[in-house]
Amino acid sequence: MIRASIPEVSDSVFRLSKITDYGIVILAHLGREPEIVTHNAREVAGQVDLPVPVVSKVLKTLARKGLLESQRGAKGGYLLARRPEDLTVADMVAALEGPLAITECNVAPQLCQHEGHCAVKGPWKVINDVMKEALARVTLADLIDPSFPSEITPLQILGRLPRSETGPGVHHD
Amino acid sequence: MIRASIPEVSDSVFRLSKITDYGIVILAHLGREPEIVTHNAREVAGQVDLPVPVVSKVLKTLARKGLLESQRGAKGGYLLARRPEDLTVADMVAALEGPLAITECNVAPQLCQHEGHCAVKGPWKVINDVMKEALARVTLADLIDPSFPSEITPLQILGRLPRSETGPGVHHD
DNA sequence: TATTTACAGGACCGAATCAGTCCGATATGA
DNA sequence: TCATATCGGACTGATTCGGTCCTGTAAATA
Repeated sequence: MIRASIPEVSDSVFRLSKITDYGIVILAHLGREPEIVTHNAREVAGQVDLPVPVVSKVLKTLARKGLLESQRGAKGGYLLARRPEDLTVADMVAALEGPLAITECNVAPQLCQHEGHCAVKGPWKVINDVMKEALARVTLADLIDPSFPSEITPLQILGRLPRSETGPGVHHD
Repeated sequence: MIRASIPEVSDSVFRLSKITDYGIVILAHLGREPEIVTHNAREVAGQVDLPVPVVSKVLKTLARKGLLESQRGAKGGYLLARRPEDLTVADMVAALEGPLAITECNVAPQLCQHEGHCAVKGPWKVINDVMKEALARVTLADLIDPSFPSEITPLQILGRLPRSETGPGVHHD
């Protein structure tokens, strides 16, 4: 049987890894229930309908990067390290997947052998910054706000006041 | 010997594939020399300092997607199918790498099993659209313009007049 | 018409990356 | 002391990426 042209997920660009995708859903869950002191992996897994080991891995990463605080031992678990308004999508993506860099030369200087005579380096930096900016202006509070507009123009996002560059207490390693 | 923390290219997000990266550099080269009727793969490879088979592959893809016109046979080669002002970065990326979709549910409906009860679907669509928009407002003409600003605020890009949605004569297959 | 040049399309393969699981160690509460 | 949970990382099968190569076809030239 021939599968008619179902779009392949793989050939799309700028796709987040599943881990990142899960991570953001998980953060949204935690943000939506602030009254619970700590959430353990099993409980979260049940809520977001994902296997426990996967959720556990994501939670560990988020804790190591400083987006969550963790409590070990019996009755332990995780909770948000900041208020939802202070946690941007850019922070989440950076924690789970590394820095935003659409080309090699945006990861670090000297990485691309063509950098010296590359004619389009400047424009790429601009585009890279636009994307960073877009992600930095949407917060966890927006993600869990049911009134967050489902139809919005880019200018409405980009026109917001910028958030502080990387937020407080980000743990880079 | 321990390699001190050199950033790994692999753990960065939203990175374009090398093919796409090459493709855009190649398009910039073609756009910069409009007087030449057709460019063949060997010549282009020499100019952008890349292996001929790689350049050939990229050129073929761009021609198939309608961004380039091709001339077969001796004295054959490629040339831009549109004016640089009418070719957006969004077009280039879409041709070389597929549609822009940061999550599965932005590729096509029904692909993600959690779509029905996903609480953050709406915001992702918004973010996705912002990125698309950013890429759609930079053209090949900008890439080859030496005066294209190297420091610019996102609003300066997003504040531009929008280009026509996908441009004329795009060939989707 | 023969020959050469160059594109068209796709097969192919090794390397790298991804997604998910699992394990031993450690910390905490009862 | 035992049960519960996080911590850190190893491990593996599946997928994707990057790059090469091969066969076929079209055009120009002699």
